[in-house]
Amino acid sequence: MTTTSSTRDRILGAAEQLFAQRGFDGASLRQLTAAAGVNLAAVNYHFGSKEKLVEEVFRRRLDALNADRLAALAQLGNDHSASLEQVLAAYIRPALELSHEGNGTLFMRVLARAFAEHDDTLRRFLSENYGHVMRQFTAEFAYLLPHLSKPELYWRIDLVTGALTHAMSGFGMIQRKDDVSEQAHREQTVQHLIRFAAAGLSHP
Amino acid sequence: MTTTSSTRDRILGAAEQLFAQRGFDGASLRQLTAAAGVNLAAVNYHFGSKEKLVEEVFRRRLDALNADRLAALAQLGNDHSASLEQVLAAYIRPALELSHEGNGTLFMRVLARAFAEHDDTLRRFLSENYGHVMRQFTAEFAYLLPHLSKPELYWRIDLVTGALTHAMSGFGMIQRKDDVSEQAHREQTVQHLIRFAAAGLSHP
DNA sequence: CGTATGCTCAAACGATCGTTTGAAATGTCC
DNA sequence: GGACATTTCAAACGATCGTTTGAGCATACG
Repeated sequence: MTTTSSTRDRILGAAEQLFAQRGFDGASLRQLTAAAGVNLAAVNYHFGSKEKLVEEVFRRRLDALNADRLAALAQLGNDHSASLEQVLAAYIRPALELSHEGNGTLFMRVLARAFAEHDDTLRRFLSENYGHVMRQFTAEFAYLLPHLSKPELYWRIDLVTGALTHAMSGFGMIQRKDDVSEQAHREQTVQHLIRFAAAGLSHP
Repeated sequence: MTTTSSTRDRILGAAEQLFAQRGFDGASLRQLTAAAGVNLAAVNYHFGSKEKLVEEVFRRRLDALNADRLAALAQLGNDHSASLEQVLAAYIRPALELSHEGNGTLFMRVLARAFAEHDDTLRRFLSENYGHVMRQFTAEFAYLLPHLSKPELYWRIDLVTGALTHAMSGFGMIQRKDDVSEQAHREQTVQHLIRFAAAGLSHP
């Protein structure tokens, strides 16, 4: 394998953008390869099929995102001394930081689409590869919210997930004022989401 | 126009089901007309185009849904004596009742898809036809939550909308136990959603 | 140099898409 | 019953889709 992986990366970048804009079906390989400046056949050569390309788009971002989330959670220690807000921060902040580095926002839109489309193949792929992260956070929430029954907890986590995915896909993202730095604005948004999620999870 | 609107209705029913399952692009007119038991050309004859059919699927359900919502809101009186929970009930209950009458759940999935797909044409259609309902509820929320700035309020309403749409699209719907009646279960779910939304909206 | 090996390219494959057409069937009204 | 409008139907239209093919190009290695 030579270092000519530039074609692969250009395809992945263009795929992320077009999948976010037009959906997995809506974005054709011809549009995609034209935007990437590569030959049409390059997708099937490098990825095998369009479906495999979709999975690779997810893998590239989610590997990094979930590694960050687990690292943030681990940093809180395993002695159950962390607060609900701290655990939520470990879950939310990496997603928002991702969405502010090159084209990350587009990926959150791709993710929101994947949730809305009840595609079983994609579901299974996400569950098999990244389910352990969700399980680890759920265990923390269960410890922090002992007054909730298991179905009640799952139900609330699902609602929070829906809210966060919806928000971070940029649908109604608060616009940054000119007198606020990008970094400060992001921290502000993180605090908004944390407080909203904490209220929804822990209300009596 | 004769009463042979059975073809029209069969198309609309099959469209709702297939759009929910495979998306607007994923569901072809050939699958759709085959499921409805009508001729392929019937869609373009009765609706003009596939896009017009999509709009008609939305119109049929949303007209009823939003009429119910406004009626429930009006029933609370216009003297601002209603509680936050009552206003939320006026917004949430009609949606859940819709989702429990024939194929209504499927429509909520269609709606969730429409939110995830950032299709501008569909956005504008929804905003132009049903924006006044959202505006009326927002005004009520603003009165009930005077401690929130306008951006803060919009931001929270958006998060709540995301959570509700996600939940009602059936993605993580709580399963009804056998010893609970359908009606009791629905009322239980309504209360869950109301309390979650109230906590997310009104937290300090 | 010769020959593998990894990669790119233009061209074509069969399939499926939304839409249109014109004739046949059905219903409506005097 | 005949004239007219409405609705259904099979067939075809051009366009676009994901994928495959086989030749051409580059680089690496003996």
